[in-house]
Amino acid sequence: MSTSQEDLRAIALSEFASAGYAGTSLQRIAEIAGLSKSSVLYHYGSKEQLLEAAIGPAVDRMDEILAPLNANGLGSTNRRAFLEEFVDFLLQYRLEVHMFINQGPSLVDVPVIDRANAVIVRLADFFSTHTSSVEEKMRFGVALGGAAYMLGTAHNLGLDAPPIDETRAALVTILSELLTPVRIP
Amino acid sequence: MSTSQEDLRAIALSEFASAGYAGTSLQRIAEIAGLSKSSVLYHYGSKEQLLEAAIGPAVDRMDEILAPLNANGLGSTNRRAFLEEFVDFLLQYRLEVHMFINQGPSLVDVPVIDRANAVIVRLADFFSTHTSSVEEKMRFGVALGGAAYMLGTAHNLGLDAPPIDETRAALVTILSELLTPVRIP
DNA sequence: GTCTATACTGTGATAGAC
DNA sequence: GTCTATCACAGTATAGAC
Repeated sequence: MSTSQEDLRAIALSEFASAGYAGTSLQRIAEIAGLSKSSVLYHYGSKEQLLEAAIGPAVDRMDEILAPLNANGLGSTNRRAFLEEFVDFLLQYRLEVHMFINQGPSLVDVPVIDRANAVIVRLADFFSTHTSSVEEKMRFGVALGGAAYMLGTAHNLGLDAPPIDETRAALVTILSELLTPVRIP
Repeated sequence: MSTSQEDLRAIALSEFASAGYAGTSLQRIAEIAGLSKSSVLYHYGSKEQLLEAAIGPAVDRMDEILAPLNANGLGSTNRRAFLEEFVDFLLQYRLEVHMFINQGPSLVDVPVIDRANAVIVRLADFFSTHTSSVEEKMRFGVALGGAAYMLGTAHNLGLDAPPIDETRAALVTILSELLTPVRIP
């Protein structure tokens, strides 16, 4: 009774993030959900729609976070406050971010991936201007890719689910250090 | 004539890194090489053997780099010199590293992936001891995952192939900052 | 809403001619 | 060393019964 769409969405997200989109079959998702492939396709008409449902909410949320920044101009917002908001976003949508960062380039032509790419560009613009040096752009990339890696595969490095507060604090410290504009000596 | 095994290895590595191992078919590799699937399977008996050939050399090289460290103990080597050697490794094997970091968790039970995981653990031991704090372990993860992300998808962030020297210098600076043991204030 | 049955395509892999 | 032909199977997706 009532296998909810949300259950399927969560299963798909988890499998897509760990085994990859191409590496995850509808059959496997169906097995985990205790359904047949056909029943899965009843709720989501195609595998691609399942992907869209899996990461769409994260893109929407990131859009919300970025909206006020664009309206006010980049300099007027407190960088620290924004960074903490961003870290909270990363923690809440860790699987979605991990999946997009790791597999985004291989999922071109999927609409939701294009939206996500556009969001990332706006985020990059906030942290580094168009005239930024190579190092500054690399700092942003390392911060984003590094955070996504840690949040998706922490168990690989002898780190099993540390307390959320500690993870959050460490992430704020590390990203703050990485993303602070280059200091003039 | 004489499509060399090395050509096939390079094509496979490039495709595995960009489209993912599961997302890359032997058919596609064969097309790029101008061969039939069967000819590809003549040189490498299976898709998995192609994967092993693609990333094996990188694992071997990292093994070489780590060997003297384990013999001498962790503290006796100059961290800065090791960091530069590591960055050079990352630059030389960028696709292999990117592929392993991104897809390693989804490729369990492949022997070469197990070897790579073991190497990563030894590397982590060098940079952070068993008693390291959560933040220190996260620093290592962010550095590794971040570097792998940048080196595999630089074009995504408005960074098209900056001069290699500049990339190297920026990477040394950023990783050095991330991996320096926590300072006592 | 869930199922079985089915269609169609693509995949990794083998056999054997050249 | 390369090919065509073929295989067995898994993949996504659809049709239609319940």
